[in-house]
Amino acid sequence: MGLRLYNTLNRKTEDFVPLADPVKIYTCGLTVQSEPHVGHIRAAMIRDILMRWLSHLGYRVMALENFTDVDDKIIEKQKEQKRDWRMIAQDNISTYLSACDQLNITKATFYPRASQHIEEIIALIQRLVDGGSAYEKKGDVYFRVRQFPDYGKLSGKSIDELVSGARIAPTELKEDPLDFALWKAAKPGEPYWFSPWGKGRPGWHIECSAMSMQYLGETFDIHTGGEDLIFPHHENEIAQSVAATGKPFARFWLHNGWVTLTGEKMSKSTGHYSPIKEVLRKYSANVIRMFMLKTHYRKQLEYCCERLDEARAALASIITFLDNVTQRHGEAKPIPEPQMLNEFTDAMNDDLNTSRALSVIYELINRGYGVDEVKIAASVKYYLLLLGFRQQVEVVIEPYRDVMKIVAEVEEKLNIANKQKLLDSMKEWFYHRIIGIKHVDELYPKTIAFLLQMRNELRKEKDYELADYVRKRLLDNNIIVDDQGIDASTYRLEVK
RNA sequence: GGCGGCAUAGCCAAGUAGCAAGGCGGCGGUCUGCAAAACCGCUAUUCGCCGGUGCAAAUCCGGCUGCCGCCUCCA
Repeated sequence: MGLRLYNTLNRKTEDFVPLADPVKIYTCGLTVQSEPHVGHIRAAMIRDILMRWLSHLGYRVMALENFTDVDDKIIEKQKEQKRDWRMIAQDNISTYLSACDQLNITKATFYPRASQHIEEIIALIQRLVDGGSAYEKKGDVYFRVRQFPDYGKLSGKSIDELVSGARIAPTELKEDPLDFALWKAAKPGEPYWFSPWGKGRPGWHIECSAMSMQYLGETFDIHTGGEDLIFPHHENEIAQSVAATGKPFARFWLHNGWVTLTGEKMSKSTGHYSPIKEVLRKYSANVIRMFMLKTHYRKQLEYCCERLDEARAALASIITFLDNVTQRHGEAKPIPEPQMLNEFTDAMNDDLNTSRALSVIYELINRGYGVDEVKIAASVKYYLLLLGFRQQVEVVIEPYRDVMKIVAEVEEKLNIANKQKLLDSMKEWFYHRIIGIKHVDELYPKTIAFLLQMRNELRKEKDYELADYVRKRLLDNNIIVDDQGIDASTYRLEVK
């Protein structure tokens, strides 16, 4: 069984078969009027998982993620902050891209910006005007919603319901209150571009149609984004695209559930959100990834420290297993073990069920200790990489200085205590072992291993005070010591 | 008001008809100088409530309750 994806278009899980090679994906990215938060990252994470899994299945992937960098809100910000809208946009885009980078989120093939595609946008609007789907009024251009028969299909709304909702801002310029703006005439002081309808700027929605058509063609495979975009944004995208081309637009619509904070949806307009920048200060990329993948992407996800701490604990048990196996048998290459590969694959093929996929990893570990642990570690590593976790190799050089300091401290204490034999072995280690080290990366684990060996000598001599001191000092540097008997102590890095 | 989603153990979370995955936490044990890790065992006779269909329901149908959201800018 191949990949199946839940398609919002008909509320069913369907077999995914791409139109052609490569698979073409469009993700609705940010409107960049304010800083990116955890909710935005979740949407990016879904694109990442989708891209990784498609690649794993052997597809080539072309993915676009847009930035809507000119709209009403950002113009408001410009007025408020007295800063050029382009600067505001660039700041938020930089923050977002650097967070994605830290989080090991696969880069989209291209990140098009609305403001850099005005020509294409104008051409598309012109096409709609020429075809009778849109009309100009005093420099604005509106889309005729009632002329599009399938309007509401994606969001499950009927035009009549929308009218009775009556929350739509009435504008005397619109022929019908349901019509939406494709182009907005510029007011004094606002950014503008020249168009057949005068000075103005694009409305929200049209940029996504124009840019996706430009790079992916008039029909493409998958469109992703947050659930909150279904209406009106994605509904409008479909209407204006299909009205212009007469062809189907995106074939699959994937929508992720939102991230909540104290039970309520994160939203930048209400200020009820956690900026990703802050979250990254407290938790590592792998922990944040674990937090997100533990829940299926279509479900609501509550953001709070307890959830993040739990994700950290869940991740730590996997990492500890891998560390233990590595220290017993050496570094294992990530190779899938056929036994559980089917289960993992089934889970991922079932609408990217990462929660189930993770449980496969735990089941492997549970059966892994003792028997076949090398094979199982190799397999676990393989799955972690598929899910986008970073290898633990990202050990920083920074703690290494302190490790050397600890060696010096121990030396001094041994000196005071008159432990000549241990001092000698210490010196020997330095003069002989250390010279054999070819790379600084080796120095770090080898020095720790030496400290553990030294500590075990102390334990044999029942000098628990100094032995505990070594353990304590290593812990200060996030290195946890596990005694597996008097001669076999291992260490692991505390998961942050 | 209209439309939609969700409700599974202390917490998180899979499961959409055939004996209720997994994680976190907790408890007991083995190991141990201590600690930790690891291992073993236990931790939902029941899936928000009430009815219905079926040999069989967490899963399908109807009703109710609660929470969240969309209908206005939103990932």
